[in-house]
Amino acid sequence: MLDIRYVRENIEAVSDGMRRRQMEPDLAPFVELDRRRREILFEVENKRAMRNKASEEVAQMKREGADISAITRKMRSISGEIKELESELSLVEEKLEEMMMGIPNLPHDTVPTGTTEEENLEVRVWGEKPRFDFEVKDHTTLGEELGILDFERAVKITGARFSLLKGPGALLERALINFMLDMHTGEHGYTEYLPPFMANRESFVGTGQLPKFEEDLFRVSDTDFYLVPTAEVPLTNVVREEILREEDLPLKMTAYTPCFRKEAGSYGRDVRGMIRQHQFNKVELVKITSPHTSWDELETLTRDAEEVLRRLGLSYRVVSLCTGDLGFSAAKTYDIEVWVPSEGRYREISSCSNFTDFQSRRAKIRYREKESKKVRFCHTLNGSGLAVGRTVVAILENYQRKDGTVDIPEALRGYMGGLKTIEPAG
RNA sequence: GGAGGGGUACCGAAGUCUGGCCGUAACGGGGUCGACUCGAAAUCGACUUGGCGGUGAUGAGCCGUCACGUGGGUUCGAAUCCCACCCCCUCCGCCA
Repeated sequence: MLDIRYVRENIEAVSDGMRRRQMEPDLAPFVELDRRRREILFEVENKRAMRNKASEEVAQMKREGADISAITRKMRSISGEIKELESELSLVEEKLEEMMMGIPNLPHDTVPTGTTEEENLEVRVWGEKPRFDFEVKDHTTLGEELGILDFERAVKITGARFSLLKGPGALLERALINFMLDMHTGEHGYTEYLPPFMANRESFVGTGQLPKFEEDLFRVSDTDFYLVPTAEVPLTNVVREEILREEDLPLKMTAYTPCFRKEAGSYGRDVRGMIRQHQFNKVELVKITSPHTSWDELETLTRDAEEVLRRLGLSYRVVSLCTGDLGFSAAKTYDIEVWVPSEGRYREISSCSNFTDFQSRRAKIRYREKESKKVRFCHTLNGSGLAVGRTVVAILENYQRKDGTVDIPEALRGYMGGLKTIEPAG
């Protein structure tokens, strides 16, 4: 959510930002509602002041044993008026809130303007794409032939868009989780969390998934809980409604969680394999920073995520999302895309964003400035570090050999009991 | 699942029965600043919640208003009375 005062005084800048995102802004209703709100507020507060004063008088008169019937009769009608104004006020505020919730974050100046992912800006490329002197197999074929991936049985157990890992496949997934967590906690200074995999409505509103994107979420029936689509939700909400000390910032948190997404509206896309699943594992990075450092922190957070791919020797590139591809709550996002040989293209494996004060205003995450003692909103950032399932995909495909076996990247072998190669189960 | 107790500031806690100088809010602790001290401890003193609106320069300050778990209701007036919901704790039952 943007600052309502900022919107009030910068209608044009907000409209420009929305236009850059290919939206058609119409803020006239906002201006009118905002004006109306302050008008009612003025009136209702004046009447409340009268009531408060009268209330004191009545108490005084009663102590003196005076007759209070005249004043109470008058106050009865004032109270009625207050009640009417209050109900109108809450109606106006509800609509205003709804409108504010519908305004996306303003894209940062450095975000390229564009409509589709075609216009994302390539920032850097790392590593050599592997060259194969044989026909490459995709991860689905490789995994099934090696007996480590079983989609048929996953369908039997649950349904489409679920996967079943087995033997060295399951071990690979688990090794990656540990590898990533160890790197981020041991080398990059993040604190590890193991949060709940469900969160309540307030948490989802805090990070912006609700109310707008309910159709993407799995809701646990008979409860107010939703399955987390990313650890961003529980991690960012760790400090919801808290006032932090400036000297404690930035907070750097990491967590492994499974992620649950309905993937509504992606029917027919990536139906084969484990690229797009209803449940996948992810190690997430979250930072809570002061506004002064968040842009630097976005750069280092992205580097922290990239480092995982470098150690694994997987070729990737970093793109800066254009305004048309930028998420609702983000001011700027870098996607890290890993090379997928069977598709001959890069595929998103991490998304690193600065949400500035957009989430923290919704979630009331604030800090007290050391000098001025003023309370201000933090900036929140997050990024995948990395999506584990897609990392498995990348390893299987990039490290495949002609005979269908797959080498384990050296950095990972210590996490897999020294295993160097995945071979077909005998 | 059953029974009981509770939710007030940074923490603890009084106030609720009997509605009104009880809301920045008693009392205790913590924190910050200052005094004393070579320094520290002890002691003494002062200050320590946020939201919204107005004014002002988007500063300081000032004025008003809201918030005693949440939402309603009663009343001239609600932390206090009534209703609904949420959460926490203890005991019993069940349980990895």
